[in-house]
Order: sequence, then C-alpha cells, then structure tokens
Amino acid sequence: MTIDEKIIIKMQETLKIAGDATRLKILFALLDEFNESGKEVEKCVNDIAFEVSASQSLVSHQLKVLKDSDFVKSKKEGKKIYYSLKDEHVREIIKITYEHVTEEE
Amino acid sequence: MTIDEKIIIKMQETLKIAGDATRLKILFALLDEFNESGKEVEKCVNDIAFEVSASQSLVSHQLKVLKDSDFVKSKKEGKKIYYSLKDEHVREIIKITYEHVTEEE
DNA sequence: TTTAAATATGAACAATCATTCATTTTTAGT
DNA sequence: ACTAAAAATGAATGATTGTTCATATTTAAA
Repeated sequence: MTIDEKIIIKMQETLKIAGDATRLKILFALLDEFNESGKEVEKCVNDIAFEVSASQSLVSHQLKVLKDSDFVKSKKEGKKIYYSLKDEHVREIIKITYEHVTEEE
Repeated sequence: MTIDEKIIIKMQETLKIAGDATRLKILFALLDEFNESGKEVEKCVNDIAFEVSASQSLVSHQLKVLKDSDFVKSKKEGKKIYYSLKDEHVREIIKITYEHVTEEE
C-alpha cells in the first residue's frame, strides 16, 4: 500500500468524528446550505442545544470535540459563544455523505 | 432543523463505518485511483490481509461490515472471493477526506 | 457583591466495538 | 475419502466513547 499510516490515522479520526448522530445534527444546524440565506451561520450553544433537542452539557461536550478536530470554530461575544463551520471540506464531506444515503437505487 | 432523523442515522452509520483505520486500509487497497491502472480493483481476502498487514480473521470480519454497509461488493470464483468497491460515493468520501487531511494550511 | 445567564468541566456508567483466538465451512485437488 | 487452501464464524475481552448528572467558571447586569 502506498498510503502513509499517518494519513490513515488522520482520516480515521476525521470520519469517526463525523460519524455520530449528535455531532451531525450540530453540523447540520451550522450548515448554511440548508438555511434560507447563503450566509455563514453562527449560533450559540443554547440555541444549538434547543435546535438539536439535546442537553446543554452534551452539546457543549460535542462542540469541544468538533472544535478540537477543526470541524467548527468559535467566537466569543459577551456571555455567549458563537460557533460556525470551519472550512469547506466539512461541508463537502457532509454533502457527499448526504447524497450517498439519499440516492435510491 | 429540516433534516430527517432517519437520514441523520444513515449518515452516521456510513461515516462511522469509514472511520476506522483497518477498514480505511482495506478501502485504499481496493481504491483504483492509487493503483497504476484505472481499472476496477478486485482482491481476495488473503491478499488484502497481507497488503494491510492484518490477520485473515480481522479482514474477513471487517469486509463483512463493509459489505453490509454497501461499501464493497464480492464475487465468488472457485475457492477465492474477490472484493471490490461498490460505488462512486465511496470513492468520493475517501477522496475528499484524503484531501481534507493532506492539505496544509 | 449578589444574582442569573451562558457555557464548560469532570466523574461515572452503560454500551458499543475492534481485535484475537479457536473452530468451522466451503471448495478444489489428489 | 483425505488433505489443504480460502474464507467465515462466534465467543471473549479490552478499550473506547456517548451520555448524564452535578458542579464550576465566566460574564453581565442590578
């Protein structure tokens, strides 16, 4: 095999992070393609928690996971912390997986 | 959120399957983009096991997982069973994740 | 300097899952 | 029929991880 072990590990980490229902819901909540505007979506923890029907604690935990793995970034503003998607690859991975599971055959 | 829960679950399953180092190695072994020819790659269990440096049992277990989740298909020929990638989406998911982790910034 | 809002943190638990080992099934050759 | 090759199976185990609960931190307002 010509693929470096380190690349495999990185890919595995990335895909494993995305492979969780709670985290996917959070990512969808931040995904602009599924919102009216084409603008970047920024949401605070509580709003995300409400939107994905999960506890504040769980969402906070998972946002940390998503941030550590560069899926999202955060911006502090007063008491609130706004999260948004970090880069284009995240959108692509989600979009293609979405197509993968929604296309009938 | 406008996304159906069932789609989330399907996406989660797909991504979780891909998020494992052994399975990724197997998929890479079957990925034609990284071989000389542009032809479809078909390999039997033992050859895959040797190539990814894993036991026959482990590879067989994981090939079952990959087959159940429609990542690969198989073809029987005599004593051997040849595995290959199932569809284009698998290639795309792997390719984009590969780009994601190899692009420096 | 209390009080409340927003978020993060850490421990604990249950459940999932990757891997190994031993064994079994299937097929082909002798 | 016997033997060997190729692959699958199932039980067992150890490690990882998603979730909850209770608590801590940070910030702003009163």
